[in-house]
Amino acid sequence: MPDAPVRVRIAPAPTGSLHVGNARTALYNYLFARHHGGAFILRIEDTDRVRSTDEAIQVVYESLHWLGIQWDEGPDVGGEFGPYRQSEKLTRYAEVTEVLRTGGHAYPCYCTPEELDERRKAAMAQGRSPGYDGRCRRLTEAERAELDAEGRPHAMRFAMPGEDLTVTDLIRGEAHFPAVDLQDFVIVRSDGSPTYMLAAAVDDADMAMTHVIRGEDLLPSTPRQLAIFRALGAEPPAYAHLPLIVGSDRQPLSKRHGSVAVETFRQDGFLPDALVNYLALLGWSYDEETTFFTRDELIERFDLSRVSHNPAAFDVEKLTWLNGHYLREAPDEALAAMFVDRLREAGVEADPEVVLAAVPVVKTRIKTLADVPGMLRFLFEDVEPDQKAAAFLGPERSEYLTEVVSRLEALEGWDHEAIKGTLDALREERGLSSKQGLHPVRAAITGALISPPLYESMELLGRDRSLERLRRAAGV
RNA sequence: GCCCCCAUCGUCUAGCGGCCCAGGAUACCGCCCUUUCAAGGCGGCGACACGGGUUCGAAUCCCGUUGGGGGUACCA
Repeated sequence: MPDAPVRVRIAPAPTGSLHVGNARTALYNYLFARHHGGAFILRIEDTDRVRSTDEAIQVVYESLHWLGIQWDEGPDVGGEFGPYRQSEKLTRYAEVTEVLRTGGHAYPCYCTPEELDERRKAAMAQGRSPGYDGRCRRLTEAERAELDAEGRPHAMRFAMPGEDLTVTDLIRGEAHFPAVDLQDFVIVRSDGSPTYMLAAAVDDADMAMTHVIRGEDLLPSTPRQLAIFRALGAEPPAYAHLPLIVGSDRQPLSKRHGSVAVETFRQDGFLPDALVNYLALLGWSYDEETTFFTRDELIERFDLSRVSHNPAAFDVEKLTWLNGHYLREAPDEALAAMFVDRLREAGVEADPEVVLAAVPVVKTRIKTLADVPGMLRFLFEDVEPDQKAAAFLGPERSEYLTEVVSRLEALEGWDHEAIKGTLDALREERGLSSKQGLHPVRAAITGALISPPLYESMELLGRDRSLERLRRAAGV
C-alpha cells in the first residue's frame, strides 16, 4: 500500500454551508495528498436528496476555492473514477447490494421502526448492546416470500461476520471492537435508497482511495465499512481519524459558539491564509515553536503522525491574532483592493489612490477586514463626531481651533511633517499636552478620539477638506 | 446502560524514561516606544486530572478512578 499513489478525498454532504470542521478535514487531506504527490478528490454525498441542493454544492465549491484547496477530481472537474456525486450512482449501489445479497452478506429486514425501537429499549434496559438483534436474518426463504406476498416493505441489512474486528488507525493505533457490539446495520432503506455506510464504502472502493482521513466521529463506523470491503473482496484503505473540533465549552462546535461556516469567516473579514494556518495548527503541530506556515511549508511538513489525539477547542481570539499577522504581511496593493471592496460593501465609495496611501498606517490597526470601514470612512464622507469626540468640540474650543485653522492656512505644503510641525509649535506655545492639543483636532477631523495617526489622516484627507472640518468645528 | 477514543498553562500545543521544579503561541497583566489606538520590543502570571504500580529515575510505560468527546438511527 505505501507504494500505491496516494488517493484521498473529502466527502461533504451539501447542507448549505461548509463547516470549519469539514474545512479542516479537507485541508489535512489536501496537504496529505500534495505532500505525497497524490490525488485529492471531492465527492458529494447527497444521497439525502431532500436536504441536498445545487446551491449548497456551489457553496462547498466556493468555500474550498476561497481557502485555496484545489481538488484533482470531482463533480465539476470530472476524473476517471466518477461519477463523484452519490445521487448519480444509485444503480451502482443497487448492483453492489445485489452482489452482497447473493453472496449471503445482506438480507431483507421487515422489522418496523416501532418494533426496532421497542427491542432496542429492552436491550438497553437489560444492559445489553442496543444494536439489531438479527431477527430477520434468521428468516427462511419461505417466510420471506410470505412477507413479500403480504406486501410488507423491507430494508436491506448487512450481515456482519460475527467476529471481533480491529481497526488500525494511522493516528491512534489499534481499536478493537467486540463482535457483540457489531450488529447488522441497514445498507438500503425501505424506500430503496442507500445509507451512508454502504455508499461511502462502495465509493471508497470504486474510487480506489488509499487513505481515508476523516473526523473521529466516524471511527465507530469503520469496522462496519471494513466488513463491507471484506465482503466485496476489496482492499480497504488505511484509516486516520482526526480529533473533533469543539467549542470553548467543550461541546460540539455549533453556531451558538459564533461562526462555524467557512463562508461566515469570509464575511467576518478573515483572510483565507490566516484561516488555513489556524486550522492547520488546530490538531496538528510541526515542532516546538513554529506558528506561521506558508502553503508550501504546510505541504512539505504535514505529517499524520503529528496530528494530536484530543478534541481541540476553536479559539477565535487566536484566529483573530493570526489574521492580524497576515493582514500586516500582505502586500499593500492587495490590501488596498480588499479595503476598497469592504468600503463599498459598507456603502462607502472610496478613492483607490487614497486607500492605497492609507494602507500603511491602517494595517497595524485592524484585526479583520470588517474593521476597515470604521477606520477609513471619515476619509470619504463627513462623519458625525461620536460622544467622546463631541466632548472635545464645545464652544470653549472654538478659539483654539480657530487658531489651528489660521496656522494651517499659512502652510505652504500639505504633508504630515509640516502639519505636525505646525501643531507641535502651537501646542508648545500654549503649554498643551499632546492630548489636550490633539484631541479637538482629531475629533474634528475623524469624528473620534481613536483613529489612524492624525497628521497622516489630515494629509490623506487633503488640505481643503481638513480645513473645512476644522472651521466647522470651530464654529466659524 | 453498552462500545470506542481521549486527558500538559483559560485556549492551541512541544514533550515520545533522565536534557523538564515542563518549552512555544494566544489571552491576560506590567514596562518601553508613542500624536490617540494599534503594531513592535522586554518582562510577568499560568499546566503534567487523581490514585496505585513498573523503574535507580515517569509528564512520558502499565492498571484503576474521575472527567471530556464520539457512537449506539431506515442521519451523515
